[in-house]
Amino acid sequence: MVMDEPALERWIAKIEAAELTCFDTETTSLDPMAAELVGLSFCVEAGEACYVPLSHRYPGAPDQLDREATLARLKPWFESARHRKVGQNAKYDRHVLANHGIAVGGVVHDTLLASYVLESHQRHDMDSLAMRHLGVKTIAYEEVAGKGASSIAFDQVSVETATGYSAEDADVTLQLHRALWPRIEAEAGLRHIYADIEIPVAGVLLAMERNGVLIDASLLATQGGELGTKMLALEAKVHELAGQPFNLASPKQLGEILFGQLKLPVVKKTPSGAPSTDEEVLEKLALDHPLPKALLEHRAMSKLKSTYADKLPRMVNARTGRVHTNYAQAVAVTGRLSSTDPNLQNIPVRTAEGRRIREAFVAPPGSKIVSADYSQIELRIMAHLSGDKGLIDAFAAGEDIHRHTASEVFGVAAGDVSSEQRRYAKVINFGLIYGMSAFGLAGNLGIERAAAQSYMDKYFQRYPGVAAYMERTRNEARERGWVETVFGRRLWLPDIASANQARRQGAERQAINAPMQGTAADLIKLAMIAVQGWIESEKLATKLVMQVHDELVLEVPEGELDRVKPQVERLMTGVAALDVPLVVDAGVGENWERAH
DNA sequence: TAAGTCACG
DNA sequence: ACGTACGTGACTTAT
Repeated sequence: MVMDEPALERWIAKIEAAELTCFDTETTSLDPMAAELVGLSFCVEAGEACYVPLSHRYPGAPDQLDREATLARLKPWFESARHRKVGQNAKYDRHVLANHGIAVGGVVHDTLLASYVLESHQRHDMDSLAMRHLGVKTIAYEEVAGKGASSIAFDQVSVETATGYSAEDADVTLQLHRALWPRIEAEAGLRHIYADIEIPVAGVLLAMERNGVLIDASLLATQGGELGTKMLALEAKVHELAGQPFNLASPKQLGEILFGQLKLPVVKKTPSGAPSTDEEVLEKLALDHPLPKALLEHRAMSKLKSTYADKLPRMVNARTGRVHTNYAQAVAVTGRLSSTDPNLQNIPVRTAEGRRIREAFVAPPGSKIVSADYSQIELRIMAHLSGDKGLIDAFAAGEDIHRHTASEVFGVAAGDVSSEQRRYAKVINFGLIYGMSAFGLAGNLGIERAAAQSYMDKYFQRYPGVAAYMERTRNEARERGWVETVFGRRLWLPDIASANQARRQGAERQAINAPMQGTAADLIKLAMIAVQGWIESEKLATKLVMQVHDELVLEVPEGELDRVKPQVERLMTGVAALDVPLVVDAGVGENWERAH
């Protein structure tokens, strides 16, 4: 427990001399942009760590080192790239220190990312890691701060309790690093993914999260009002059709109306056995009764209003006036990112009403939104991985790939492909990426299973390289228990040898899908590192503001547009040389919708 | 907290 | 006979 300046100086001497230091922060909030520092812990040697309480506030709390003075003293060490650091999810701690004006440098390791690279399908929280890799049961956060309504903020925790907890975290994190890093270092592919992709991209995500994105809250308020009015009318109409009022948002009450009152047929059941009222079911029922259609419209409006129009303005940070999402780097097993609080990776786009939400993602005066997305990225990766000549040639020639597939599967000249044939081919192509079955394809196209099977047979006849690749991938997954991306990301499939057929087949579909989805994730992460590196080296005011799996969104001052747009395209397409060209479509607009 | 539903790539 | 396309996160109801 570091309570005075001499003790602090003794620890500063240790961390300045150390080859690698683990550090951890304790804070007032889980929201990284709002969190304030309560204390710091450090560890340079297993079994020996310190806690520096800075702003514990409770009746009888001891005098602590002055927070701002201590941070000023530590700032050069934190900002130095020469002083190498490790953390557990250091992106969070870097946010906290950035909130106090410190730009942490030299974070060369992160145990969250190490665990993710080694076994993305496992849990990566520190308590789980400590148990799994060290056989140690650590003090849980809940044990010191409680949980739920009765929990207390960390600054209310006694400095004694906090010291045991926080110093242990720093110690255990360093020990975890020593257990995990050698396993990564020993495998060239894993080392590449960790050192050249995950560690650097964490810094890019930190910058993007802090950049935030500007939202036109008044536009969303207008839209929310309009949606509310439409919902009221639809609700009245549905109640009228039902002959009684009920809660439209309750699947249980809706089921009683549809299947009890109106005696409409049960199309399918939910996993728990209740009659389903999902979109597919309501579309079917809509052929026989007007109520389901009105309800579908109500659901669409309700989703837009509550999840987007009403919620996004509430997520605007009071200090910055912008929305700051959190990108989770160790959640999706395939290597993708996920986005939370708010999720900016599921903003509507498929319907005209939904797309209006995107009009509220704006650039400030004098700037524009640039959106750049990879075209058909996963199909291109399938062509590369399979080496299928027909597919590679089609991409090399810059052909419309769905038209090409339709021409092969239906045996007509590319120029004679009908729009329905192209639509079928598009569904087939998506299905391939997901490791589809004839059953799944049939359901999706609304055709007989035998017909779906014949399309698939035809496809694999025309693209034999793809058929061979899929077979090879399934076999490899069974033999090794894992598959990998082009760049060496390893994806484990614990269910691949399951005695349960459904689980095993599920794992086989994952084996097909994961290398494609995972390689796409690797590519865009490499592109993000290249783009952010270029922005910084050129000292541009352009900001990366969002990533949506195959798309990067930037906020670009008008004076930088002529340089940024073509260079982002170049960096994204040039990030790797696959056996097919990478193609990027980029657009500019005053908002996200117009940039598409 | 689970279940159902629906938004995205 | 069974189950059936991959990966996510948020909101609402019900318990």
